[in-house]
Parts: sequence; structure tokens; C-alpha cells
Amino acid sequence: MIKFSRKTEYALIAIQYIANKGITEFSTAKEISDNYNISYELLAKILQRLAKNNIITSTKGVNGGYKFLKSPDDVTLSEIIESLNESYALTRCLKKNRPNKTDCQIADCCTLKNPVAIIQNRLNIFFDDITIRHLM
Amino acid sequence: MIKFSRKTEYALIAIQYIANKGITEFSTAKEISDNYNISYELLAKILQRLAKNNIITSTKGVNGGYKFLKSPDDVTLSEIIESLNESYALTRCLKKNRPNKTDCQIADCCTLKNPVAIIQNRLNIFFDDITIRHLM
DNA sequence: TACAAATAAGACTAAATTTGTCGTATATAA
DNA sequence: TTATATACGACAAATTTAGTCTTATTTGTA
Repeated sequence: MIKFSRKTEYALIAIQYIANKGITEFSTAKEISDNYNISYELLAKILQRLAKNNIITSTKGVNGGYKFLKSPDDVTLSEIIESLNESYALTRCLKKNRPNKTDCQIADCCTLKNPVAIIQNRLNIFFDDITIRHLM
Repeated sequence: MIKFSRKTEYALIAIQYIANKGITEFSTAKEISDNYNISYELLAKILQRLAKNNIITSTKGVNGGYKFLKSPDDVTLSEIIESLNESYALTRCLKKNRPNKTDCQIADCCTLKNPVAIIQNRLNIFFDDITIRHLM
């Protein structure tokens, strides 16, 4: 199945929310989770990952929260997906960080690998081209 | 996660195999499953689905098997995915055959829906553009 | 006609992944 | 010092995917 995971879905919702607030105001995990009826703990972890990967910045403590630093034009869907430790590799053999030999036994002799790699390249461009601006 | 399921992966392997044999010779499920070390029963079911959806044709009995009728240019990745009853809808709310209200509680007020629908349209074009020819 | 080779189809099980929860730690403004 | 917020990892539940098993049907050939 080709689809966004909940993680990605919630990340996009949150990013849209934060982006729409501009670059001055903070949004908190609680605020967003209440607004969209998303599990607070789950969303919190997602925001933490996004912060860790500099998609958003975080400030701890009272009056803290998350906000953007970068321009919405400068953050791509690729970056968001990858910062959540997710992937948009179409097949196991094309995963960047997991060239796990045991993942696919036929990888060596597989005649599908090359054609799919070409499709994958086109998909990479596809996701690189989509930015947070497209969500606003 | 954005990736092909095993079903899709195996379908593509099989389709490539069958396509490379031309339009006269039959390929059997056993032959392909042996060649690629894929579970015979699983592959058989996948080929049955493809046949049911006229991606390939099937002939029962001794000397039977599967082969192509259509030109490899005329079968798209979209069609293959859909014939397996899989989907490439990015979010639950964008699924063609399942406008299941309970799938997403916030679908009505969701501000992400429209931007994602635009991305989805671009993805549809992406998959419509890829044909079996790209696997050969 | 009997048999072997092949597709057809559905129910069931096992494995893997995803989703969500819980507990604890740390930082900070008031 | 307390309330509010992020940070992080372990665990549990739920869902989905992958694979197996069984039975039926079709068809060429010895």
C-alpha cells in the first residue's frame, strides 16, 4: 500500500497548523492534539522528532512550544518523511539506510531492481518538489 | 510508509517475467515462483487477481498458464495496483472505494484534505504514466 | 477413461508493522 | 516552588500484511 502513515499525517497537520501561525507565535503539542483530536503523547513524540531534525524549533517550559524558523518554501515533504524515520522507498532493496542483505534474498539477481530504481528516482523528485507551502 | 507491498512487488516481478516471454508462450505460477523463490500459493493468488482484472489472460489445464494479450504500453502501474485491490491513496479520506466515515473523524473540518488532494492528483498522473514497458 | 498439470478461490494462521499508552526526566517562566 | 512544557524510551494493543492449507475445476495426454 502506498500511503502516508498516521505519523506522517499527524506531522503534516501539525506543520500546517504551526506554519499558519507565522514565525513568532508558539504552538504547543496539547493545543494541536486538542484541536484535531489526536493522541497527545503520539503527537508530542512526532513534534519532538521534527524538532530534533530541525524542521521546527522547540522551547521548553511555560509559554514554550514549537514554531518555525525556516521559510515554508524551504522544507520539503521528503525531509519531513525522513525526519520521522519513515521512508518512501518503493522496495526493500532501495532503502537508503537499510541495505540489509536478509531483506530480500533475490536482490542480487533481481531483474526488477533497475527499472524500479528509475521509478524511485522520479518519485524522489516528486517528493522533493512538494514543500510546506503546498499545505498552506 | 510509502512502499510497494509484497503483493505488488511479486506482481511486478511476474508481469516482467511474462512480458519478456512475448505474447505467444505461457508462463506458469510454478515456473515463476521457483525462479524467484516466491511462495507458490501467494504468487498463484496474485496471478489469479491479475487475470481476473484482465491484466493477463489465463488458460487452465496441462500446458496452460498465463500470458499477455495487451501491449506492454497499454498496462499502467495504476491498473496493476488497483487490480490487486491495493491502493495508492495517500490518506484514508482520499480512498476511492472506501468513503468510510469512521475512517477519519476529522475529515469534515480537516484543513489538510484539500492540499493533500492536490498532491494525490499529481501522484495519480505519476502512476498512470508508468507502464509495463518501463519494467522491460 | 484415468491421471497429471494447471488455474480458481476462500478460509485460516502467523508474522510484522503500526499505532497508541505510560512513566519518568528535564527545562523554564511566574 | 509549582505549573506548564518538551524529551525520551519501554511497553502494549490493534491492525495489516504475508503466507499456508484445502478443495474445486479445467484440460491435454497416455
